[in-house]
Amino acid sequence: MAKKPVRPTARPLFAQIQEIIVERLVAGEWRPGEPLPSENEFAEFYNVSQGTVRKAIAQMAADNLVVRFRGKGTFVASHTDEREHSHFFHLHREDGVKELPQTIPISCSKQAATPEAVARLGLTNGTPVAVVERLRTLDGAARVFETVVVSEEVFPNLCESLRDALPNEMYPHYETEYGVRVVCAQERLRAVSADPRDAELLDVEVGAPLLEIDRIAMTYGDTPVEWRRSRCITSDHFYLSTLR
Amino acid sequence: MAKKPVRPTARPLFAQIQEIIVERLVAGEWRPGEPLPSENEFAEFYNVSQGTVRKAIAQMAADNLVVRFRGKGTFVASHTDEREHSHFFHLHREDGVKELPQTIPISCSKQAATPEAVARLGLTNGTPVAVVERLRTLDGAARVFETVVVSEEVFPNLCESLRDALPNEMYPHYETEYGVRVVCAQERLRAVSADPRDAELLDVEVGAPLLEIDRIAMTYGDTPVEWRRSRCITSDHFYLSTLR
DNA sequence: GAGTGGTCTAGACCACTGT
DNA sequence: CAGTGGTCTAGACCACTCT
Repeated sequence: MAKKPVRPTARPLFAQIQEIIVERLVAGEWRPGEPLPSENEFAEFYNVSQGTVRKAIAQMAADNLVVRFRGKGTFVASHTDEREHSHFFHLHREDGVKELPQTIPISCSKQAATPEAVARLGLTNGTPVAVVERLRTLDGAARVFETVVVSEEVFPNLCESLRDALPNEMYPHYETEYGVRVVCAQERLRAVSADPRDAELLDVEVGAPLLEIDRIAMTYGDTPVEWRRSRCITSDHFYLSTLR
Repeated sequence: MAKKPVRPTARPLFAQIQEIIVERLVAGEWRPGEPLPSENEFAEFYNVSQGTVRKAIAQMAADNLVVRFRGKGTFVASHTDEREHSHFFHLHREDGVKELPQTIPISCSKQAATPEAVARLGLTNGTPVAVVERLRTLDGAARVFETVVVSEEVFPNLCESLRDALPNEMYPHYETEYGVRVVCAQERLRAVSADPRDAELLDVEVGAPLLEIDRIAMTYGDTPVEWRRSRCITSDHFYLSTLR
C-alpha cells in the first residue's frame, strides 16, 4: 500500500524532507534552543508518513543539528547547552580527564583581512575582519595561545560585544549575540616551534615544540564563519582524536 | 498489531539483536570480507521482523563493522578493501590531497613488554611482544618514524610473517594472517622535539618539532590489540581532524 | 526470476513530558 | 490527560545482482 508511486526524482523522500527542513533551519526559522514542529505536524504538512519524517530528523540529530527528547520534542542544537560546552575542545590531561579551559583576553581589533584569511574564510579582498587574541589556561597555567579571525560582516562589532560579555567561550556568544550556530569544523594539526611571541605568552623557550591547531569552523551548509589558530603546550596534555 | 507485548528487559529489541550478531562476529563466525546471513534469515531465526534486523545491521554498518550492497548482501568490513586502505592515516599534503605512504622496514624483534606497553595494551607483566620499527615516506621522502607494539599472544611469530609478506600496511596483514580486524582507534597527539634517533632517521636536526601520534588500535568490543607511536615531520603535511 | 538491501506507508504500543 | 518521540510489526514496491 505504498504511496507516491510516481516519484520522478531518484532522491529518497526522507532525504528531500531533510533537505527542506535544514533549509528552513538555515533560513533562521527556529533559533538555537527553540523547538521544531512535531513529527506529526511535519508529516501532515508535507503529506508524507510519520516514519519518513522521523528518518529525516533522525539524520539531523545524528549530524548534531537538533536534539530530541522523548515526551518533550525536537530542539535546535545549541552550544549554550551544558553538555555542548567545549564540544570542539580536545585537549586532555595525562590522566585522560578533559578539563575545561579558562580564557584570558589579550586583544581584539578590527583589521583588513589578510590574503590567507580571505582564502581560508572565503571572503572578498579587503573585507574587514575582527581579530581576537587570547590565552587559555588549564589547571591554572597558560597552555594555549589562540588567534581568532572572523568576518565583520557576519559578526558586526564583535570586539565591542566581547568587551561587554567577557565570554569564556566563543560559540555560545556567536549564538546568543548573532544567531550563528557552529555545527562542524576542520582542524589541521602540526608541530611547530615557539616564536618569540608564543614564548613570552606561554612562558616557554623560543623554539620549544608546540602543537598548532588550525581550525575552520562552519555553520549550516558547511559555510566557513571562523578561522582560528591555537598554539598549545602539550607537555602535560594531549589532543585526543577518536577514529572509527 | 505490535508483537512481543511482554518484554521484561528495558533494552530495545534491535539493540539486543545487534549485540547478539556482534557477539557472533567477535566469535569469528564470519571472517572479514565474508557475507553475513540476509535480513530475512536473521529475522526468521530470531523471530523478529525484518525491520528490527535492518535497524540492528544498519547500526553495525554505521560503526564500520559491516558493509552493505543492494542486491548483493551484507559483508564483514575489511581493510583489504581498496577504499579502506589507510583508513586511519590522516596526514594530508598542503594542497589537501591525501597521498598514501610507502613503508621502509627498519627492524622487528620479540621482546618482553615494557611497563608502558603492559598498561596501554592491557597485558600481563612479562608478556612477550613484537616491536616493529619502520619509516614511512610521502612524496618519496621519509616523513614518519613508526614504532609498533603488539602482543605475541595475539599475533604469534609476527616478525617472521612480516619478513615473508613485506606488507605496506599492517591492518590488512593482521586480517589475512591472523583474522584480527581493527575496527577503531584512539590517537593522542603531541608536539615533541626530535631525539637523536628521530633526527637521524628522518634527516632533521635534533630538537626539531615533530608531531607525535600515540595510537591504540582496537578490535571488536574495544579490545586493544596494537600500540603505535608515530613521529611525523609536519613541514609539508598536516594531520586532518574533522569535527562534528 | 529469485534474492538482496533500501524506501515508504500504516498502525499499534510504549515511556515520558507537560497540563 | 493529550502530545511527544521511540520501538516494533507487516506489507508493498523499488533498484540492483546473480544465475
